Amino acid sequence: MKPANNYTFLIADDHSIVRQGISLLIKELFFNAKIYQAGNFKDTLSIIKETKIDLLVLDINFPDGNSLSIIPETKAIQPEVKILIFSAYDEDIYALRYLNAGASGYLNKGSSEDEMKNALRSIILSGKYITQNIKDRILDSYISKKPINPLEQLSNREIEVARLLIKGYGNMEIAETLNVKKTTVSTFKNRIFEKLEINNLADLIDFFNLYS
Amino acid sequence: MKPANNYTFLIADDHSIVRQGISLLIKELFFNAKIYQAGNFKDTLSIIKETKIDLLVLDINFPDGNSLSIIPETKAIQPEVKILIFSAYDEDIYALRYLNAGASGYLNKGSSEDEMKNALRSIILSGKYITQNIKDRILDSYISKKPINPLEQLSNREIEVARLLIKGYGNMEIAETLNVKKTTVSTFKNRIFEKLEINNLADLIDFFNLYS
DNA sequence: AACAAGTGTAGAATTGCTTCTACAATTAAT
DNA sequence: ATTAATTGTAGAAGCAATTCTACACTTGTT
Repeated sequence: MKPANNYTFLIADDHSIVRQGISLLIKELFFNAKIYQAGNFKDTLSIIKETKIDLLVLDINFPDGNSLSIIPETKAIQPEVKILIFSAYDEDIYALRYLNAGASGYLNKGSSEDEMKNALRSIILSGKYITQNIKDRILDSYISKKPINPLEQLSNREIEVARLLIKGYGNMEIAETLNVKKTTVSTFKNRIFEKLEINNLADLIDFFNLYS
Repeated sequence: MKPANNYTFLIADDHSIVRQGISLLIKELFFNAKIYQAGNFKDTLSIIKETKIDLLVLDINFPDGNSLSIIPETKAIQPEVKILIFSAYDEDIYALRYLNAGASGYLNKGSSEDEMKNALRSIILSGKYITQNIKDRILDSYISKKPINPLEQLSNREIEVARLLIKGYGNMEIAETLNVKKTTVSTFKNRIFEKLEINNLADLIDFFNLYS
């Protein structure tokens, strides 16, 4: 049985400054924590394969692995690992999706250090961290099921495609990235445009600037 | 005359974790540095107004002030302040513009801690930090005499086409609007993309948001 | 005045994208 | 429990966009 505050962390983020900041906070909370770092998704998986990790702090904006599927992929290797998503994207649109996919918490990069500390402590000690805001949204969506943010209408896969589109990816690149056929991408693009009642990329970009 | 390592810093970034990380690095380099922090552009200006700052580490991705103009605005208040841009955007596209606007250095968020330290030290001690890559580009732009605002490179017709493109018009619509053939539009689109060194509409939209 | 570079235009061939249709697997609704 | 809608996927055919090439006309350079 290991000592009460002897936990193992893995910080996965492509910005070393960010890793440094998080690392510092963890050390403040758990003074003899063991902290690993990874700058991309590939390294993240390597470490997960070799080492028992208590909490993975995961940026979801990696160039090499940017979808919801990274959560099941990670848990497939080490099912007990807790995952705290640490994202620059708007909580309102993404948090629920990631929690549903198996994350233990979702934190926006704009959060204060105190919130980060709460999240770390909360997940380590009680297994999850859910902000009041997210709780409210869960309730809302349970009761009314009316999306306030038009982007919430999009399915997970549609959001993935939309994000790649606004990055400037062409259909073929997206098809390769997601391992589907390019006609499939076209179909998704159509559905996205229909749902948002738009018909070109410029408007899609507008939408994302406005709502996320 | 103040002691040699008694400098004053202001870290402006909307992510507190990032501020924390940078703060730590500064303290390692300048052990009795005075460090201020701001989470948005408004607060940044407030602090600049009240306090003499030696070096401002500035994220250019603020929700409330995201354009080149933040540099002249800052320098208008405190002309001697040095500014290190710390951006998630690609150096190749943005660094020169910010340096031209009056920044003393440009650092990508993906940079290592060592690079960050070099940049901090270099600006404090010698007034500027310019990577070899950026030096090369300055030389290039000096030789080829390309204008500061890349959009100025575009001919009138090219600007017309570009404007329609960022409105979301397709090649055919543009062809009809301008009474030319659609292949002509394609040719223009190509020339625009070549001149701006981009290859998709999303980047074009970025360009216009930044430079107009 | 001569030459180079940039501008506005377009065709043929190729490549990329959309539309329409379809279907199995979920998920929601009655 | 049954029906309806949504989601993830894709093929065939058609339409749109790109590439490469070309050429006359303007502007800039020496």
